[in-house]
Amino acid sequence: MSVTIKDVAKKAGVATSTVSRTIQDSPSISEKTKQNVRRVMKEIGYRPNLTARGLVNQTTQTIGVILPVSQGQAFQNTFFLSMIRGISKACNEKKYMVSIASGTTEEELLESIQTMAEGGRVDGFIVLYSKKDDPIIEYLHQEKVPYAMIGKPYKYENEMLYVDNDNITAGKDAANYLLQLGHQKIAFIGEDTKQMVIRERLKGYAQALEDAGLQVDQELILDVTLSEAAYRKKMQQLFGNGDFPTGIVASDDLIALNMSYLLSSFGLKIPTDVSIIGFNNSIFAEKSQPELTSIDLHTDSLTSQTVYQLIELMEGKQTLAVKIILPHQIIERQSCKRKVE
Amino acid sequence: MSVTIKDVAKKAGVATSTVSRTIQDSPSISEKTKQNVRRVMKEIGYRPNLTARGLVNQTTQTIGVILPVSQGQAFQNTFFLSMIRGISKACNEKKYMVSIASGTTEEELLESIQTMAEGGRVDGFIVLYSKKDDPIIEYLHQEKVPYAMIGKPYKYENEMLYVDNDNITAGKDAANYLLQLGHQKIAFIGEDTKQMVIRERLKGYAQALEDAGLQVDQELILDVTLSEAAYRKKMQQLFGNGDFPTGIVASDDLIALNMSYLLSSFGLKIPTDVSIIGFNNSIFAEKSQPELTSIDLHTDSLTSQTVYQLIELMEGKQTLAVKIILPHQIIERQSCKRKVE
DNA sequence: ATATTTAAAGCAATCGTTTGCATTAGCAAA
DNA sequence: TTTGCTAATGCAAACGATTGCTTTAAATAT
Repeated sequence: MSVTIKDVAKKAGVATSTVSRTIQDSPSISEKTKQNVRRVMKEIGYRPNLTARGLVNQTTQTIGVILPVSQGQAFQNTFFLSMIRGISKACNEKKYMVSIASGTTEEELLESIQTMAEGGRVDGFIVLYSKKDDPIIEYLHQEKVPYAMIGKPYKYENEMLYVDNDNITAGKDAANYLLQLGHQKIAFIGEDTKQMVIRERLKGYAQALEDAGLQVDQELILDVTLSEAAYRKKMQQLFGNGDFPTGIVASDDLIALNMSYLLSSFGLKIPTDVSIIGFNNSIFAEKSQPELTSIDLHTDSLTSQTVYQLIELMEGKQTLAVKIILPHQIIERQSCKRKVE
Repeated sequence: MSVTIKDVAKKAGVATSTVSRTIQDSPSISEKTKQNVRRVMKEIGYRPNLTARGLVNQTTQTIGVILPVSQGQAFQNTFFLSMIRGISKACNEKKYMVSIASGTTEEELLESIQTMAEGGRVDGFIVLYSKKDDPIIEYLHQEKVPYAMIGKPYKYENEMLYVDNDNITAGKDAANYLLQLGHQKIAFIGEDTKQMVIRERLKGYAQALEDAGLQVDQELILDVTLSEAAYRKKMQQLFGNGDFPTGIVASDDLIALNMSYLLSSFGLKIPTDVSIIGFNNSIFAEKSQPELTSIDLHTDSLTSQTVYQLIELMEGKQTLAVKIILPHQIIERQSCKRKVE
């Protein structure tokens, strides 16, 4: 088989405990012995067996990432993959590993989470979505499995760890930015207005309009997950005639980008005819033409903070239900312009 | 802490070995005893500790998924996430778990793969990309770690397990389809022509043109990963005047979709002015307007086949270096039309 | 009734680590 | 020299399962 701690011990002429202690750089082993042991380890290519270590330590150094049961929805993709990537990165740094939990049905997902948790395969979980009456959250909470959420919890808000942006204010800021540029008729385009994030941004958008003494017009709110046909129809209604919105708050850069393509098919140009602002300050925002004004949400910190905090929690160093709200920031580029009367 | 096999044994009044054997439904335990033990297990909520089991079995029932070191590239996203989802699904079914291996640099990725493999955290890997002179592949191969690739290997093609489509033929078929509809000036739009998949589709496209006695014009080949500015300029060149291509082979449905938006900004309509065919037969293809003709690559089978084969390999039931080439199929919808002279 | 076979269950070693406690060696103090 | 410390190492018992082998008990054959 592979080389074990015993092989190292034998070759170095010491006990396995000594090897184990030099791995941990324990002060009770003399520097001379340590060096010798380290040399042997390198020589015969030893790597500790994490399973064995996990068995005695009752810890696995791995974090489970919970994806929502797949709904085949379009633009979420970008989000989840970048979350996985970010979590992965932060975990690497902390010498943790990451496992994926997903399922076709909710029951399947729960079952798989239970095996992972109670089977001792992970030390804790990061939940990448938020929904009402979620049995998964219920389970994690009841069983006191360490977990963190990226996003805003529906329940247990004051009893759990989560990392999020202030999406209401972010939405408000986006709308205000356009208002302040003189736009009055401002549309909101969201990927899936059932999602918590989008709802919050929408809420902020509505607040900003109200605060400015404007009426919130449901006709100006579009849900991209409508069937393509319905969506096109609404687009036609909105932009097919002279009285079109001159400002758009798009819930995501990709949506904004798509809008800009769509608008050109109506003969409208950005920012000359329409100003548009997106969220995420993604790579698309910088690279598109014209460059897109976008709200930076520090998504990198979203993942890294979550990982760090969760690790604290799992290692018992931290038992408080911290919530971390990351700041946002408008990155001004070329897609918004003062309205000319 | 949590309930172990000993607790079950004690409560049921049997030895741990008996409990272990009833879990495995061994015939050497009487039905009566088994039922009693099962009752107790349920009663006290026992779940086997996978770490302990892994230690004795020298197996972990988990598959590592290797993502490429992130290049921040756009449209790949869709692909990787759907692969992760698919693998996850197939693994669930087979009672396997999935771990993610990723890294910021190649060294980091390799290191993390080594800890996973030699630390006994995974039984094997699925590699989600293919590149030249890849140290990761080199490592897996030298160390005889079980692995499979989704896509076409650069090296060891005859010594390893991989699952792929015949992308050359697929590309050829796409182009032929347009040729056969009477189109002569056909463009190829790819996400990143350095990728193996895209290169193969491009190759097929070129072959089809040559077979039809047409010259392959480099001006008609576009790489979406060009800087936005350069890309727009090329688009302008291609579609900004009367002599535009009337057929487009797009390396992905999303690309095709974007093209269709872009074309409308040039006042061109699909399929009236331009016919377009995509790859993947994704949800976008069905939902877009007009519905998109696309080549179905059976991506679900791509992941499930890979998982099944890899499991066979890991469990030692299969030692041959199988390669599985999945068929493809043109799904005709509304985005292509016979050219009118 | 005794010997033989077989079915069912238990014993104890094992997987590769970690860690509390015991042991040893080396040296200074008495 | 003997005693007492301390620093450095080793011993062996965990961790929670699995499994080869032994034992027990029951059933069958003689």
